[in-house]
Amino acid sequence: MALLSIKPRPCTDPNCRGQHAPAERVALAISLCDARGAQLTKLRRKILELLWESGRPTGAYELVEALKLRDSRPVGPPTVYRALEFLISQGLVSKIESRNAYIPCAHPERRHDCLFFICSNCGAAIELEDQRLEGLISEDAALIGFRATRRVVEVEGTCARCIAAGAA
Amino acid sequence: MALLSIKPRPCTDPNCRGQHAPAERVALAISLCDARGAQLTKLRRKILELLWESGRPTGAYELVEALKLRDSRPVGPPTVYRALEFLISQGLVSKIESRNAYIPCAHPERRHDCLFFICSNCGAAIELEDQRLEGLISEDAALIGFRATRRVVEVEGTCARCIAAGAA
DNA sequence: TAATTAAATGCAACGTTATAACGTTGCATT
DNA sequence: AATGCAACGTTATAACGTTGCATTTAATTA
Repeated sequence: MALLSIKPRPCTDPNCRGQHAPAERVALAISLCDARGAQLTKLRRKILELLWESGRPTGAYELVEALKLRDSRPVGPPTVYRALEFLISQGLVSKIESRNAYIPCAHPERRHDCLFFICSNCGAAIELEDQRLEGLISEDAALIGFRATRRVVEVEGTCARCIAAGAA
Repeated sequence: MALLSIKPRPCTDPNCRGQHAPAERVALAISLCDARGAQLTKLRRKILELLWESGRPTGAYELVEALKLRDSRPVGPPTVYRALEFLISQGLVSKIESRNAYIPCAHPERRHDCLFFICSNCGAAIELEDQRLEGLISEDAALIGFRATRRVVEVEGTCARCIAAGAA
C-alpha cells in the first residue's frame, strides 16, 4: 500500500501549526495503530483522510455526505460516530465541543491536551500545545481535589489571516 | 418584591466555590441588570432561579420541563433558548459546551472567563477563576496573532466528594 | 390617554447532532 | 460446520437547537 511507504517523521515541534501533508499524517496514524495493535480499518482511515483533507473542523453529518460522494456505498451516522469514537480513543482526532465538529490531531504520537483557536470568521482551527497551561489546570484541579481525565480548551475569535483580510 | 430586599454582596473571592444562596445570587442579578438597563424579565429570572436551584449543569429541555411543573403556562424550547441567550449575554449564565448544559455564573459582577471542573460521576460542576490561565491563553493567542473573544475551559473527571465516596 | 413603536414571548414546524436497539458480515479458531 | 468476536449496516428515535411569524407586553411619544 502506497501510504505505508511514506516514512512517518514524528514532529518534535509542539507548535508546528500543522505543516504536515495529510498523506504523511495518515501514514503516521497507520504506523501508530499498527504498533498499538489497534485496527485502523479502511473506513476509519477514510474518515481520518477526509478530516485531514477538509482543513477545518468537520461535522459528523458532513462526513456522512462526503462518504456518499466519495464512495458508492453510503454509510449511516452511527457508523461515522463509531469511527470517530475510535479515532478519538487513539488520539488521532479531537472533538471541538463548541462546534460539534471533529478535527484531526497534528501530533498523535504524543499524548497531550490540545488547545484550539477557532476562527469565527473562516472556521479554521489552529491547534497548539502548551504544557504550562496543562500544568496550571492540574494545579487548580489539585486545589479542589479533582481528578482530571480530559481537558477541553477552546478559544473563539478571529485568526491572523482574517484580521489581515479585514474581517471583523 | 422580596428578592429585591436582599442585599447583594459582591463576593471578592474569585474561588469561593459558590458559597452563595440562590436567592442572594438572583438578587445580585436583578441589581446588575437594573444598573445596566437590561431587562431581567419574570421568565428570565425564573430560568435563572431554576438554574441556581438545580445545582448542576442543566439542559435546555430540562428547563422546559421544569417550567411546565412549576408554572401553569408551558413554554417552548425557543423561549427557553432566548432567555438563556440573554442570561449568557449578561454573564449570568455559562454554557458547558461538553455537556450541552447551562450553569449559573457565581460572579457575574466580574467579567471573567470561567474554568469548569465537571464530575463525570455526579454531574456537578465546580467553577473557578484563574487569571494566570487567562494570561497564558492570551499569550498563546498573541503568538499566532489571534484575537480571542471567548474562552472555553472545561475539565472532565471525578470530584473530591465522589473520590471520597469511592467512585471510580 | 391614546397612539406608536420596540421588545419579549408563544407557537408550529423544522433542522442538526447523537445514540439505542437490533441485525449482518467477515474472519479466526476449533 | 459450529463458535466467537470485532466491525459495520439499518432503522428509528432521542436530544439539542433554530427559523419564521403571530401575539402580547412594555416603553415611548403624541
